[in-house]
Amino acid sequence: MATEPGAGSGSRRPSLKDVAARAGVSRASASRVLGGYGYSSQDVADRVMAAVRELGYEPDRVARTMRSGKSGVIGFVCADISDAFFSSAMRGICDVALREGAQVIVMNTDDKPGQERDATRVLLSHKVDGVIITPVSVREHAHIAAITGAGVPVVSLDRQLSDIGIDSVVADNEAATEEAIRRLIGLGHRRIAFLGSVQREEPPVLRVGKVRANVVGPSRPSLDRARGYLRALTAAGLPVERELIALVPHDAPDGRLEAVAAVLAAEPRPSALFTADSYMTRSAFSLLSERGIAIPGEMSLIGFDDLEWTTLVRPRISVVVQPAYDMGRAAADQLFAQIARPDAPGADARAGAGARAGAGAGRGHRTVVPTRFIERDSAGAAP
Amino acid sequence: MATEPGAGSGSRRPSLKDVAARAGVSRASASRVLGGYGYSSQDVADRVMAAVRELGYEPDRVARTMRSGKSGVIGFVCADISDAFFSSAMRGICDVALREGAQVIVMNTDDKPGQERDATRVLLSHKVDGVIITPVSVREHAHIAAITGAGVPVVSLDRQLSDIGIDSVVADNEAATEEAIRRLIGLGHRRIAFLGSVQREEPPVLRVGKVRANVVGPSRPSLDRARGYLRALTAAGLPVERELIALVPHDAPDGRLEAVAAVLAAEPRPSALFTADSYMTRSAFSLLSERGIAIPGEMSLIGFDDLEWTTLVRPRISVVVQPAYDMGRAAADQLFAQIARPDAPGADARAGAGARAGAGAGRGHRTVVPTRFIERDSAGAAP
DNA sequence: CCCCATTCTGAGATCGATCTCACATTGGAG
DNA sequence: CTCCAATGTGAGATCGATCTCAGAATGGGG
Repeated sequence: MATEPGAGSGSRRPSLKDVAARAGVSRASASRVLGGYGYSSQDVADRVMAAVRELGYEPDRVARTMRSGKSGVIGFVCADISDAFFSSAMRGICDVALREGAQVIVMNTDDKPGQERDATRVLLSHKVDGVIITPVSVREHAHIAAITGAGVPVVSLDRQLSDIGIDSVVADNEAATEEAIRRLIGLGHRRIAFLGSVQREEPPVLRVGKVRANVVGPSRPSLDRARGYLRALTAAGLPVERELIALVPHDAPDGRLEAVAAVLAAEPRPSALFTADSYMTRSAFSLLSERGIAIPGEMSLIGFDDLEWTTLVRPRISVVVQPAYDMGRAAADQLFAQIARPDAPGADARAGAGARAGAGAGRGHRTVVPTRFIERDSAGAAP
Repeated sequence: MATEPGAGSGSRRPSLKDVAARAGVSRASASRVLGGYGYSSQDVADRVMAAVRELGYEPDRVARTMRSGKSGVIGFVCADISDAFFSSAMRGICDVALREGAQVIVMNTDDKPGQERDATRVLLSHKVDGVIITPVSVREHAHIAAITGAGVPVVSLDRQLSDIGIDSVVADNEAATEEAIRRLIGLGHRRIAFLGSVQREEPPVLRVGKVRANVVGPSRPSLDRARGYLRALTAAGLPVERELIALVPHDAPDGRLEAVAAVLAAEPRPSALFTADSYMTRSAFSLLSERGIAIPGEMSLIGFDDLEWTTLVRPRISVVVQPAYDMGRAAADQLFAQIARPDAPGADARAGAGARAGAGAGRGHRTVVPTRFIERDSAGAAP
């Protein structure tokens, strides 16, 4: 029923003014009826509702944003939306946003600081109600501080920016990796290689003795996973061998196969590989099958991230699963929680904040999402 | 350099009024300097630019939208952004949007008509400059007509809505499938099965004799691929056997394995499988390897969509590649082309449109993106 | 019968950028 | 010296929803 818009009159979207005119009341009265505040007589209410139906009126969100300062839009800033992790997380974010009646603007950074800065600026000028971001850098976060500085809630996803008091949602990368390595050790492996990607800015990890000291502070998945690896080794009293650790820059994809080859060339050759992200898992599996190295007969393999192919290849790959969708949901939940209570953690009260110890959700609430280990066929007993 | 916003004053984002005040000129003058129109003296221009720098002023896009009616935002409505095809397409759309200085709002429909209708309404009320959509239904397109009716450009992606004069970007599904089937026939296969997904609303395909007559009209990838299959068979003079064709509803994922099993149970068993989408390819490969059926020794396989696992499994799967990223780009290019020239193909001049035959880009320009066949190891000679 | 509280209504301001229009200044040509 | 074009500037309107505030009805108690 009702009248589809665009049928009769002069094409323009009907505004509240049109509704008011048709109902024979003032804009204020129409607004009161629709907004459900103040007083309005039954008669006026009926006429307004009728006019709304007849005209197919729908409020203009832009004007509403203008007036209220709230847009009902949030931003998601990630490296690359076509990446499986981010697109799954995005879906989680969208689902929560839908529940909250909000929309999502996506921006890709390709892990370039400049793009990220631009993205935050644009989002701010769109008056977004909040931002979920996977920060390019844990060091340069001036742009991110600028967002909270503008009173806009921020949640960081996958990477952590704890030192500037920003909520974050991360997987328990360190514990998950530690557990995976412990399993390999339990299977009798003594020489276990670690293959991961790393951002250029990250310092070379290592320095075994001080591992525990480094646990606190800015966090990136790759570093945390490396820490878990080191922890497991040292806990088992195994030596950490430099030649069994390869961290290739994330933006040099062809370095990955070389890294795997280099690790395989170590003497004596390791008996197990842990690949700390999906790209590495793929490269490792690829090279191993190309060289005809039997899994898990000659080489065990455990990877991070549960991609669909890990169940299609033979042997099926044992992996640590990171619930990307749930992480997206969690981040969005946290963001909307912040939006709901505008007591602004870290906003303008920043200058003299030092003293307050924060009752419950102090500064920078950190949600750690549990991972799950899926045992399949790629990790076996050491020869 | 410059002053980071939020440092000194009372927290609010600086507006043009603040800039004007600081420069000691009127808002109109400041706007003229920034907008580069009208006259302004060098002195005023300098003072305004200085004020902009000092205040870290950035125009409010919401206010600009309000005034101009153009938001610099486009909408992307798809079934599920976590799907590899859509997230790749999304990336293409984002890249073009970035070039055009626009942003993208994403909405998921899960292929539910209601969600799609809501999504279009929300986007319209956000005053988006255009919409890229993968329509749920080729039959109910009232909402989509409502978008163009509001003067907002629309491009449909992957699925085609030619009858209401909307631009579309699709892969050459029919030709690509026909070629793939022809290859199988060339390898000596006579019994070739077709496995695809289908929307509930789609009529059962078939009716071999009338295939050519059905080519024109609303198009969905699965139907087009089925048509290509039929074409190839009939062109080669091969019979179309009902039991070798399985179309399972897209929303009944567990039906896929059953469908594969059913086709394998046909007597005599087919010697080749063509899987028309990535889900089917996965199910088929999965079942074949589970049953220990040798590929391509006992069964050849060609699939649609180039997922990363198709090169990791043995044998590597030969596939028809659909350039999702490029399709996203193409759709966005087309959308921005429409936005640039507001001569509105199919807008309000719809009532008496019949006569106009359209010079160049008439009504509903259809871009067909070529696919590519990647020959790998899963299709061999028939036994 | 008066007065005040309650209910109801509309004029107008607001958000921020942009644009029109009217009104200054100039300067140079006639 | 006059006049008009070219140049420069600011007041105010506009986009649409919302909210404040002043004021108009109405009704019941004193």
